[in-house]
Formats: sequence, C-alpha cells, structure tokens
Amino acid sequence: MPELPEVETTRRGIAPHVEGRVITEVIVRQARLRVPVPADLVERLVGARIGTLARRAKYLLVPLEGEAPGTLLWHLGMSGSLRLTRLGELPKKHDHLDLVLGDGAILRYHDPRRFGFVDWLAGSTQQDARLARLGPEPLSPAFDGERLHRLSRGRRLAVKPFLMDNAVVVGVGNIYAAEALFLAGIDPRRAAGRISRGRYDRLARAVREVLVAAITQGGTTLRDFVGGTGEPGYFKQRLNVYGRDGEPCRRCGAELRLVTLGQRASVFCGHCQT
DNA sequence: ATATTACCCTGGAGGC
DNA sequence: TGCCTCCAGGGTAATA
Repeated sequence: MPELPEVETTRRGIAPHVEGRVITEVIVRQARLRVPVPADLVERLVGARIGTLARRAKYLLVPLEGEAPGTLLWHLGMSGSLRLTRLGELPKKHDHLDLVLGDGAILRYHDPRRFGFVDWLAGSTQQDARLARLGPEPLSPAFDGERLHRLSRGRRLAVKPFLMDNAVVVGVGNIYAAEALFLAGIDPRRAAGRISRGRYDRLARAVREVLVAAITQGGTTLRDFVGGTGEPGYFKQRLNVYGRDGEPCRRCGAELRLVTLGQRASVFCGHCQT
C-alpha cells in the first residue's frame, strides 16, 4: 500500500532509469482507472523526453519535454506500483500501462484495485485543483506544531482524521497517522481543537520521525521492488499499533484497542495514549 | 462552515 | 471445495 514513503522511494528508484529518456511507445491495456486514462495520452507522450521526477504528497510528477510540454500526474492509489522491466517481458494481470523507453526499458504500471490513475496536465501543475489545495509536505518547515494547533482551533473532529486531512498536511495516511499518534502519546479519538500547542509540537515531530524511518526502510525494499522481485511489508516489523489490535502494547503491555474514526480502523493504546 | 457518508475496485481472509 | 461477506486503502463528491 503506497503511502508517502513508498511513493518517494519509487521516485528515487526509477528516476535514474527514466530521466532524460525518450518515450517511444505507450501501451494502455486498461484505461478505466480511478480517473480514466486520457484518450490522447498516447499521442501526447510518444516522442516526449522525461524530465526530472518530482513528488507532491502521494502524487508522482513526471515532466515531459518536447513539442507539447506537460506533466504526468500519477497516483498509485492503494495497490499501485511502478517497476522497470524490459522489452519482451510479458505483462501480468493488472499491468495496465507501459511506457516504453528508447533504450528498451519499460516503466510498467501495475494496480489490482485500480484506485490509482495517470492524468495529463498541459499547463502549470499549480493550476490543477488536486494539487492547488494541498497543505504542506510533512517533511518541510511549513509543517509544525504551530500549524496543527492553529488549524485545529474550534474543530471537534477527532485528531486522527484531522491529521489525515490533506489540507492540513499531506501524505499522512491511516498507517502513519496511527503510528505518529502512538509516538506522541495522543488518544486518536480526542477532539483536534482540544489538544495543546505542546502536544501538537510533539505530534509534528512524531509524524516526521515515522515518515523518515519508513522512507529509510522503503528504500531497502524498493531496490527489490524496482528490480521486480520484492513485495510489500517493508515497514511492518516497525509498526507499534497499526494492525495490532488485541496484541500487547510494546511500551506498557496493555491490550491495544480498535475503534473506527472517519470510517478508518484506528488502533491505539488506552494506557499510553491520552 | 464543519462533519459524516458513499463510492470507486479487487483480492485476501474468515465463516459456513 | 466453494460461496458469501467483510475489510483494506486515498481522495473526491455528495449529503447532513
């Protein structure tokens, strides 16, 4: 499940193999993704040169240089992955899209649940509504306890869905929201507006800590992943609460509890998180 | 305005 | 063994 760390490690993993290459062929096997693959995608891409890859939130941005410059906006959804393969390597089930590059490499998109998408942006990426309304990157200076405190005043929403709101901060999904709240010792059910500045400072640090740790782990997995042999599970052994309901808290031994917040399973320690 | 819910989709897990 | 239901996930739109 691609969270921000996996999108980032995907970007780092594929960048050296795709940047500067020319797209010679585009194969669309399944156009019905979360957003339909644009009908003119193939003609726009063939002949274009790939620029420097970027990431914004969980979006991968692929700039394309050529007669009609633009940017691919790529989201891996929940089950999507990108890997490099070679001409002659037969596609497997759910391999929806291939970008064939001039040197015979193929950037192949795989997504069983099709929650991801590839879209084409002709103009500035900032003009796209999906990007324009995003909050700051969690690893940037613009994200801190002061921001969390300020935006949460008067909000009765539980702090966990508040933290997962992309207008507040991007890239914090269900897994890392739960983990950060555990590290910060905050009960995920607590109303966002009733948490002190000091506790938000600690939460912002916890978000950074867990994402940086996961990116480090994801990097290891990605080498295999990009090479085509690896599978998810990269950060699993480090999780304190996510997916561990009923098991003992690693800090105090109390049985971890499961509640639903904003339609999302939320595991926490009723003793360590207040 | 904020808060909540439904929906897109498939596969894996668990119950029977 | 197979059928059934439920759940997972991010983001957007619709509704309360």
